[in-house]
Amino acid sequence: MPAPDPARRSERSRLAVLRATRELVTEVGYAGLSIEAIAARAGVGKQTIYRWWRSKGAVVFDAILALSEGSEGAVTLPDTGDIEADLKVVLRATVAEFADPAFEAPIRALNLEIASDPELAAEYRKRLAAPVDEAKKARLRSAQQAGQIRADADLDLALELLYAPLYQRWLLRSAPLTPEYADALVEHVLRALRP
Amino acid sequence: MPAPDPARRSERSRLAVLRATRELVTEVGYAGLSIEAIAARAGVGKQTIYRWWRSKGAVVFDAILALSEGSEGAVTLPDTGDIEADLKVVLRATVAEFADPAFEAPIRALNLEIASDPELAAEYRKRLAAPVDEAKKARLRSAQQAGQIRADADLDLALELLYAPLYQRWLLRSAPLTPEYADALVEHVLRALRP
Amino acid sequence: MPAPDPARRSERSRLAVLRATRELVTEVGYAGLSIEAIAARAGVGKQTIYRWWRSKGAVVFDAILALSEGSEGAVTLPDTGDIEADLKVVLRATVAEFADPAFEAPIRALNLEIASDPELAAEYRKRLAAPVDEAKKARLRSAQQAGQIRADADLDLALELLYAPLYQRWLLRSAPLTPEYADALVEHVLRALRP
Amino acid sequence: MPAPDPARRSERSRLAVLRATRELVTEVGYAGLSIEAIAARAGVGKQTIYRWWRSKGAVVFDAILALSEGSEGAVTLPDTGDIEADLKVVLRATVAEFADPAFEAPIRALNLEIASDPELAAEYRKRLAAPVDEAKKARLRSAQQAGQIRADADLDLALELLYAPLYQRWLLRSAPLTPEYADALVEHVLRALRP
DNA sequence: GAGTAACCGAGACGGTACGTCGCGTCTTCTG
DNA sequence: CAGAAGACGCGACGTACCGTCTCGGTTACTC
Repeated sequence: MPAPDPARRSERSRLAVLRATRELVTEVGYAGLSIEAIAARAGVGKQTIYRWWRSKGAVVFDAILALSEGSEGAVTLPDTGDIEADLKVVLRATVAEFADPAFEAPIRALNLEIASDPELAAEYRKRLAAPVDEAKKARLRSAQQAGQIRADADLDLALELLYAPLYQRWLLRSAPLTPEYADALVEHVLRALRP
Repeated sequence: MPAPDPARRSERSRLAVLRATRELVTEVGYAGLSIEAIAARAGVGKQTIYRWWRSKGAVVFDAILALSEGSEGAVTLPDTGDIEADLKVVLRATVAEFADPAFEAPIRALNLEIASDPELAAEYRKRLAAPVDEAKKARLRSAQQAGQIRADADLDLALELLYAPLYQRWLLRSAPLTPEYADALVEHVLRALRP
Repeated sequence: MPAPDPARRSERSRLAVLRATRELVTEVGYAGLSIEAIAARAGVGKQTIYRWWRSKGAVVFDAILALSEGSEGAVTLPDTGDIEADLKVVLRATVAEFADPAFEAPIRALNLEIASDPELAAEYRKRLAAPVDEAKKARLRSAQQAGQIRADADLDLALELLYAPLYQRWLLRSAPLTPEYADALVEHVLRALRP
Repeated sequence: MPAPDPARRSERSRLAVLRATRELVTEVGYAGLSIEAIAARAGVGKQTIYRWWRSKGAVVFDAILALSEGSEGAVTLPDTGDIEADLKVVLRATVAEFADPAFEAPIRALNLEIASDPELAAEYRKRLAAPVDEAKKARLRSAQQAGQIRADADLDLALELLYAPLYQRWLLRSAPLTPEYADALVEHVLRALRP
């Protein structure tokens, strides 16, 4: 299998596959998703998918990535000077996103794939998570300089404290995700971070 | 389809299925697991599996549940009077468990199943998570009475702050799980909970 | 792959496959025949075909064999006492069969398959050709005893002289197959065989 | 699709394709032969094949034709004056050819192709079979004039009687092809042809 | 103790999707 | 502009499992 030549790749097919994947994942869920169906919906040969993606997970990954990359560069968090208020806005937004099935389904699919494919997980971190996390840490750093967060705080850990509980509730559906929950989360975490 | 009579259920088959499932999930991973293979390995007819379990996830679920239920009732956390020390011991133990592939693989399988099957998720919470969480909260409540944790702290949220970051790192392999990480986590969270 | 148990074979499926094969081979020709189409037409899973037949050729083989086996045991040639007249009747009948597309197409398919699969060829000789050839030789032997054919004639070769030219014309379409041709063939061959 | 200009055709590519076809047909058999593989082996684009040949069969046809055309014009049978001896030499030579896999495989491929493609069969008769048959008939005619064969014998039929049994044995592998068989065949057929 | 109804193992069945191969067409670049 | 290279839509391949459905053959409960 000589590596295919990316220069000759059909852009039309690539986009059709990503669009079909997004549509299908919301329609039939991740478990019900098949390469066969994606190819059929996209009007594309199966081989074209296998030529450019390693696995079903990789397709889903790119399908979602393609969405995010529209807003590329613009990954900045609000900064009103009030870290608590700003974080609440951001986390409430995240909660809202998770409430929308059209967003929720593909992202759940992506997370399942990442959880069972370390290679995909690495790419996910590099291309999706890292930039977003960097933006979030930038906001925390700004709060640090404003004296709202301790100078010696571990920002990576801070990020996890803020987002992991929300992530866990969503993924395992262990408890409802409400705006109030987002607020409480921010308040608790900030208590640990304040000087 | 008259409901099968649990009284006539073959204990030997039940155990063989659960054992085979545990073996296979560590050998081939969750994605590579099949009812067909479980039945063959267990020396059991496929129908026997379909008769007693609703889905592959349910089998995996029971296979892991069967392990935990050996230590049933004994779900108690250490209580030396020092909440910080006790939590560090417990979280370090969790980190160690996740490092062992024989434990890690089936639990990952279980989590993937739960994440994509709400019904299973509910049963998981009721039969596995709830008792364990209750034990953990009991320890926190004891610390509350000892004045080491604020009286108005939300213990459910406290639990999430303690475990979700660890869970997320493990599931997504976003960063290494070390004993030092467990310690840092406990310290940060306790800062948010202290009076 | 443990050999399947013929006792549990579904007769309904077997017949459906053979019937579908016969239909399709006349409709789309042998080259256009696919296991996929046979399975679909027969309302049968592909695996069921692969379980019981080694190859597409083997299915075609059985499909045609099934037809011939209806008239089993009755493989006898006419014997009016006049070998020349009898042979002409038989060869003219063969010519007529080859003129009927419904007969011709599957038999051509079978021959192509036999020509490229020695294993199938062996089974063909044993199950189809041998009994028929034996019947033909029986008629020649009877003529021998009647003094119409030399006592030391090689009946196997005689059979080939009678049928191979006809076979070749048909298979390669090298010249038209007419009743007159059949007659001429018989006359020539008998000249070589008479005392 | 304007017809390609034969004047600009690459002789190098043409020969490479024919050589590759001959090699592959002996290596993998006719069923296992693919345009894709021929193009790869010949170091030629697939389009080049599709441009100059109508089908896989046509390529095989030309590949074998190219061999025979080396000896073109020289298609003459030995004529010692003894028709029986001469025919035995020729048929024994044919038997020997069929025993050599390097000859046998492509010729079998060609015959399968001809049997399933009437158009190709016609071209085969015109370009390959007819000249050879003419040469054979020339020898028989010579024997006729020498009084070794009846004046009113049908030479076309005579040819079939001589070659078809041999052809059938070879194609269907219905019995071994030996020099003795060739001799017996000649003797029987001549008995039918003699005055 | 005989009858009988369930579970049991085994595995054939109609299906769906897999990942691969080859088809014949189309596109891009090179000599 | 023929030719090499090879991506493309497509269709079939032969395989793996799905969940359902018979098959005998043990059990274990009823009369």
